[in-house]
Amino acid sequence: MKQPEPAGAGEAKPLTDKQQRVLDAALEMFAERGYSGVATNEIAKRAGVAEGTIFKTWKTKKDLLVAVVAPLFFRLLAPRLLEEVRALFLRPWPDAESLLRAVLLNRTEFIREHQRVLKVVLQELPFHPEVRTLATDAIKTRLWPDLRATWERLQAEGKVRADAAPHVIARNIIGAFAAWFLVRYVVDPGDHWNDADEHEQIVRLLLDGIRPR
Amino acid sequence: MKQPEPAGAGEAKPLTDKQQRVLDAALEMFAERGYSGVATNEIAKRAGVAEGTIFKTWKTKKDLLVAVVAPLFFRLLAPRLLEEVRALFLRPWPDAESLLRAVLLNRTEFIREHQRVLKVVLQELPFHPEVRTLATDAIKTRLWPDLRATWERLQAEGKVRADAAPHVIARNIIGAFAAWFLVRYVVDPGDHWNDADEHEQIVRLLLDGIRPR
Amino acid sequence: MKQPEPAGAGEAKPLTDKQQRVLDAALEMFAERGYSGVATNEIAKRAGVAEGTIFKTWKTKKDLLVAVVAPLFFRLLAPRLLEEVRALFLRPWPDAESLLRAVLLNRTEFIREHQRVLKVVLQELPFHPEVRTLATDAIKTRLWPDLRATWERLQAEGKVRADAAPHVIARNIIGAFAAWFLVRYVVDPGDHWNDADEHEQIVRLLLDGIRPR
Amino acid sequence: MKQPEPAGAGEAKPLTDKQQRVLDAALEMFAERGYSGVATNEIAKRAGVAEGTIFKTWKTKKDLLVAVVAPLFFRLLAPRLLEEVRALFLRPWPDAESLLRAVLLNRTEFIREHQRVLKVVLQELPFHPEVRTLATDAIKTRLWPDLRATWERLQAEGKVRADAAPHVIARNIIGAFAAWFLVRYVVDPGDHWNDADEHEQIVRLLLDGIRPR
DNA sequence: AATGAATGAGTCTTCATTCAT
DNA sequence: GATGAATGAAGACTCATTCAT
Repeated sequence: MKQPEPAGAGEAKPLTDKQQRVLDAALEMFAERGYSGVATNEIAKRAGVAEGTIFKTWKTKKDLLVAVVAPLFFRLLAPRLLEEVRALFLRPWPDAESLLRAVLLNRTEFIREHQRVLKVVLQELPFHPEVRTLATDAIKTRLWPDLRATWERLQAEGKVRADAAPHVIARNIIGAFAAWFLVRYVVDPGDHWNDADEHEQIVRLLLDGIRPR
Repeated sequence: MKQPEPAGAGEAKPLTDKQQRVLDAALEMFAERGYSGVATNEIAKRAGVAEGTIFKTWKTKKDLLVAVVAPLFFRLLAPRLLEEVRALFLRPWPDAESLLRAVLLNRTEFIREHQRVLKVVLQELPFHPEVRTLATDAIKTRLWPDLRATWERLQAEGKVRADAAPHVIARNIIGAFAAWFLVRYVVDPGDHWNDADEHEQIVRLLLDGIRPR
Repeated sequence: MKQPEPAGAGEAKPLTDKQQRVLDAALEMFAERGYSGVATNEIAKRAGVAEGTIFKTWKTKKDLLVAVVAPLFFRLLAPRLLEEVRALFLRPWPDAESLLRAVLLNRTEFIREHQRVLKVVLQELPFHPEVRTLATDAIKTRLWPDLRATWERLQAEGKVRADAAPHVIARNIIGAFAAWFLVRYVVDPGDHWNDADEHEQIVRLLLDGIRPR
Repeated sequence: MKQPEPAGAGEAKPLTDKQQRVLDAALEMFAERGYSGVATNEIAKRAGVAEGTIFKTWKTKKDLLVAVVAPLFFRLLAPRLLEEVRALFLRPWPDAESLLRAVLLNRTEFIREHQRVLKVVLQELPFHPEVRTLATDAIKTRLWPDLRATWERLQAEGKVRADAAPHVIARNIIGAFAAWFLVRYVVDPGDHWNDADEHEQIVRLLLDGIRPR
């Protein structure tokens, strides 16, 4: 329990106070102005640290980016979190509706917590193979297998229709969720949303489709 | 009908050969490496033009970005295209299914054609107010009103369910489509996809939902 | 009488309308922003001429500067003007006072007329040997001999003190005049000056000194 | 008394060796070729410093110009110097003659010391409001009040004529001095001058005028 | 003669990275 | 470990000059 980041990655030593401040500053600034829009000396200034100090810990600016972004994936893959998600799926939901709603809530919280890292990841994904690798690895080897397994089980139990490929179902759901999050937190992040109502409608539409019954 | 770009914007003069080559080079390179990852002298070299020539036409590099990106929106708003989309919606579809499938096809083509501009727009959106303005203007004042109107008509005709807000329906559909395009053209752009089959499933799920009937 | 600038320099052909407009534009802009603060394309635009046109007449930008500045010296040396000045000096002035006052008036007019060229000359003198040569030549070979001769005559006639070197007398007078012109036309060019009164005082001080009699 | 530059301006830290070398190089080159005739990389090379180093201390090239030029005015206004000048004026001179001669000597030394800065200031004055402000401020708020007061006192004591406005007297004197300095140090800076004799004549002419008594 | 598109060397400035202290 | 002065390569942009039309 001495290490804040329990196992998971090769990151051995806990971060010093200064290092943490650098990461915080970098995250905030990258999120606001993009990786290449921020100069290292600005990060240093905001972190209250000498510019050289940054390069003592991270050899290059890109290393810093990776360090800023990696925790998202470590946390994504952290046993505890995976367990949590798995538990979510494994609970004997009475129907798919409750499940979907629970996942939506769960992700909402996750996104609200990691909003800035997510922004940075999405923005820098196209230009940094290192980041891309982190992301695809995390998705392919950890999330997707679980997701797929869960889905197939639900289909077997007759709780979701069996005449559709899991990847299409997953994609539609993720697409709908993502569209909502994008609108909610990026395009129009005001306070005027009735989140519960939106969730309700999103889930109902996903379940029953847009065709009138 | 003498000018290739029929009215539309205040841009009066047609582009010279060199200007066109600069735009092409810039588009290609911005798409690959991002706006700030490309130096103007590289663009010049790729376009077979002196660096100074670029700045004769566009005062700054950012002006060049806008020039690269703007045609997408001009074309998006070009009367012909708007007409086409409107016609698509206004045709007396027997059901929503055929409509959705037609729109999906139509957008697929649009995306395949403008793949690179779209990539640039999405990538640079967060950092360039000018680009953001272009995009939000195009969407808010042109696309959304039509979309909303169409949708409300469909609801009135009993062709889609009336107990869901148009914006949620639209968002779910767009989300599903976008997720598909992203996977299809960015994440895994191989040739191994059966596009028709994917379309079929996407549309069916949107229409009928994932709950078994 | 066909040539506006009669003899004097190697300049054979009269200027075309466009050439004159270029010279005018260049003079005005050089005076305002300095030689190196003005781009040739700005001169061209102001003159309503294509940039290339300038270089048809003057091989380089510096040639243009010389062309802008040279007329001052041609005019300075133009027989007519020299005659005028010489006449000024040769007239049988009752005393030095009237002479000084006449010269001051005469120079005032000259400066007001050629204000901008003078400004350009003074500003660019230090950096352009060509301009410096023009100036020193004009002064050494034309003005100074006359000035000196006149002065020595005045001394011989007992109209100015003989126990001072002509060059010191000339320098003091020119210094006082120049200081006045500088303040009057550059430092504080307002309309609140009583020119006649200033002239009166300047001349009296030059003549009688600052020591009370 | 630990800092070589005793208070005076907001400039707190003393200059490092490299900064001083940059200032020296810049001063020398600006004086020779003018502000806009010198490239920053040349200054860097001459100072034996990387080009970037310059911009660490001075944000822009113009800032460097101001830094080069400002010390003149700080020194001009430095308490010690002001005191010195004031003392010069306040000493109970037997007559105005001795005073004028002393001032002339004093200024000669000042000019010989600061020759290059003075040149730069005069050359760049017309084009850089920042420099102009420095100069006019220094003159208006510090030098002129003292000068005027002194002069009026001398008039009251009957040591200089009272029937001439102080500003005209001052202007004539300054003009005569300036003309001399210009000829002596700029136009014809040789060693063949008999400075003492020139001073003698300048002062006598100023005092007694050019009219024979 | 006149044009103005095109050039490319040159300019100021930024910034990730290094290293002596 | 930490510092921050120093670096120099690279970047966006300017501008006098040329040349095909």
